Amino acid sequence: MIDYDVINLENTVNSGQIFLWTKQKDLWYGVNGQDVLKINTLGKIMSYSNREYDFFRDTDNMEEIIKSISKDKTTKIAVQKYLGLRLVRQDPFQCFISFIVSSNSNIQKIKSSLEKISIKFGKKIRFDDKKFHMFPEPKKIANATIQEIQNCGVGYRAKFIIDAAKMVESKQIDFDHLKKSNYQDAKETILTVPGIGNKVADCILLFSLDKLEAFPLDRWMIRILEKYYFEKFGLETKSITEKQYNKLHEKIVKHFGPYAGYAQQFLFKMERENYQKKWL
DNA sequence: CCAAGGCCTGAATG
DNA sequence: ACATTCAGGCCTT
Repeated sequence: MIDYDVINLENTVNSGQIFLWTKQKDLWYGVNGQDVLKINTLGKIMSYSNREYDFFRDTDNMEEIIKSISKDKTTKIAVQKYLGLRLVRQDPFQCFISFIVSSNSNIQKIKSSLEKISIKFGKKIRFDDKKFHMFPEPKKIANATIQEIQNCGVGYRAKFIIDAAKMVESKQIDFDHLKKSNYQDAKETILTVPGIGNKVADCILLFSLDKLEAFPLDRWMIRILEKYYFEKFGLETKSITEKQYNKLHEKIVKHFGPYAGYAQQFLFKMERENYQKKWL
């Protein structure tokens, strides 16, 4: 019998969705917006504020999802190998800023930049006698200077980050509204933010706004599609244009179905492990 | 519409 | 050592 509901914490934390997480003894601690989560070995979530979270999307029907996305040999292997890998439902603003920071970067640097941003602008708390900095509120980043943000090691992204935070402050970007919108509408809105293109938008939609048909196409996914799906999607380009991206996404959703985002996560995890890429 | 070039930064590679 | 390349893209020309 396959236990579809199992959660593999290690694999989930180390799958490029979240950055501000650390393991202490056998507990994982992670910054999630204005809160810090603690997960024990059984996968039970506790939080600094005692609020409850469905961080691992427990309400998703994993049996149905896995059966639905297992459309080909490659996905079947990835799903089997990384059973327990979950998509997360993280704090939208933190996710939004995190993936603006992520563009043209790598996990170690993203993590280091986000830590610096949290230390400088986030509220300091003590949880289990350990110190944490929560993720800053939008207002704090919106009111920062470019120099202050640049000092966090984000380079040219500093202006993007501040302007993006301002758009959240002014409700031009309203996460509650985006959660209720469909994928296309939500994506169109997010793409108006400078510094956010197709890939970053899809990450935000998938990891924080419940859009499971989002399928972020980064270098790795392109590599995977070329390697395992060349017959099906046929591509031969390193950088793809906006039009190609959209066309490809249509084909992908047609192939994998409405939970395509889950397929992306399994494939991405598998390929990066194959290349022994570092995580957190 | 597409292609090419530039961009902060720091770890990895030569 | 030191220079160059590359990394989970995006924007401008």
